Amino acid sequence: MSDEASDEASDEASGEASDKHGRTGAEGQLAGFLPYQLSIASNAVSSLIAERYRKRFALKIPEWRIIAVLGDAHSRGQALTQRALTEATLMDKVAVNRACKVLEDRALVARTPNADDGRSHLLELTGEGRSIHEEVMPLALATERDLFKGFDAGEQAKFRELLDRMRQQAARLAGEAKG
Amino acid sequence: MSDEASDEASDEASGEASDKHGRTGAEGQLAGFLPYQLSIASNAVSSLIAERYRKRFALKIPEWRIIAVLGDAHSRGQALTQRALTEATLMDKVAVNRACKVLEDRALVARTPNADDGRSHLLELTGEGRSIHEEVMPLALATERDLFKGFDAGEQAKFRELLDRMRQQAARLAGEAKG
DNA sequence: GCGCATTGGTTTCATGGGCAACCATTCTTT
DNA sequence: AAAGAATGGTTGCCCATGAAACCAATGCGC
Repeated sequence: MSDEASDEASDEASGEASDKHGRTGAEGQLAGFLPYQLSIASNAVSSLIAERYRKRFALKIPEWRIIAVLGDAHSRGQALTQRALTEATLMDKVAVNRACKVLEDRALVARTPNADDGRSHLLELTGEGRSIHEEVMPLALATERDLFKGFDAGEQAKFRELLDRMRQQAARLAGEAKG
Repeated sequence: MSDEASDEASDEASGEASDKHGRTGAEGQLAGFLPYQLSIASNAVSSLIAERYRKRFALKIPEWRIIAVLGDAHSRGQALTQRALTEATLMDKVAVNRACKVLEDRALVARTPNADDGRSHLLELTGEGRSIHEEVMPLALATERDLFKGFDAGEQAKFRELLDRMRQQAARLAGEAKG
C-alpha cells in the first residue's frame, strides 16, 4: 500500500489517456469491474491518509483509529477494554492489541487494571494522548473535506449510503456461502 | 486483505449489539469517517470475491486481474508485456511479475520472446488459460450483479462515478503533497 | 563505437496483518 | 466446589505485499 499513488497521480491527472505507449482506453472489462474500482479507490484514499498521519504524527492507521475511539470514549468519561475496541473499530483483536501496545509505549494511552474482570484492562488516553487527539481529529476532518471537494451535499450522503449498503450486501453474500 | 470477512459476516448476521446499520452506538466519529467506511466496504467486497475465485479456480485476485486483461487483449489479437500489464491493472510490477509466474507455472499463460525488445517478453493466454477466462468472467459478472442487488440503475452508475472521482481526487491530493 | 542514463524484469529484504495456538481468568453446570 | 466451556488478551508463525537493490538490454550523447 503506502504511497505509490504518485504514479497514478501523474498518469490519471492528465485524464486517463496517457497514451505515450500506444495503449489505453483499451482497458477492457477490468477497469469497469466494481470490486476493482472499489479497491483502487480505497487504496488511493488509504495511501493518502496513511501518508498524512505518518508524516505529522508517526501514527499508522490502526493506531489512529484507536486514538479516535478512545478520544471519543473519553469525552463521555469512559475507558474501554481491548474487546470493546475491536468491536468499535472492526479490526482484528491482534491488530488492536498491537496498536495499543505501541500507543502505550509512546505514553499516549494508559492501562489500568479492570476491577470487574481480571483478564482485561481499561484503556484511556493520557494527557499527551488527548492532545494528540485534539490535533489529529482536525487533520482527519480536513482530509475528509479535501476528498469530498467537488461533491455536493447530496452526493456525499449518497456515497456514504451506497458504501454502507454495498458492505452489508457483501457481508451477507459471504455469510450465505457458508450457511 | 485476505479473507476474514467471515468474522464480520457472522458479527453482522447475528446482530452482535449492532443495529441494522452495523453501528454499535459507541462508535463515535470513526464510523462516519469516509476513509474508514471506504476501507471496510472495500475489504468486505474483496474478501468475498477472493473467496469465490479461490474456491472455484484457485486464483488470487492479482492472478485473476492478469487473466482478465490478457483475455481482453487476446480478443484483440494482442500479447502484452509485463510493463503493459502493470499499467492496465495499476498493480505493482512485482505483483504483476509474481502473478505471471504463477500463471505460467500453471500453464495458463505463455511467454514468448519479444522481437522488438530483448528485455521483455510477450505474454498471452494459452488455450487452457482462455478456457479459464471463459469460465471466470461470468462468475465475475455474476458477483458484480449480486453485489449490486438492491441498487437501481441510476445508483449503480452514480456509485461508479463517485468512486472514480474520489480516486482521482485522492491521487491529486497525494500528488500535491510532493509535487 | 563507447560510456551513461534509462527501462523491463527479477530477486532480496523488511513490514504488515491475519490466523491459530496458548495462558489466565471467569462463567456454567452439576 | 470442581470440571469443563468460554472469553480476554498475548505470542508465534506464516503469507502477502511493497521498496530497494540488482541484472540485462536498450537508447542517448558525443
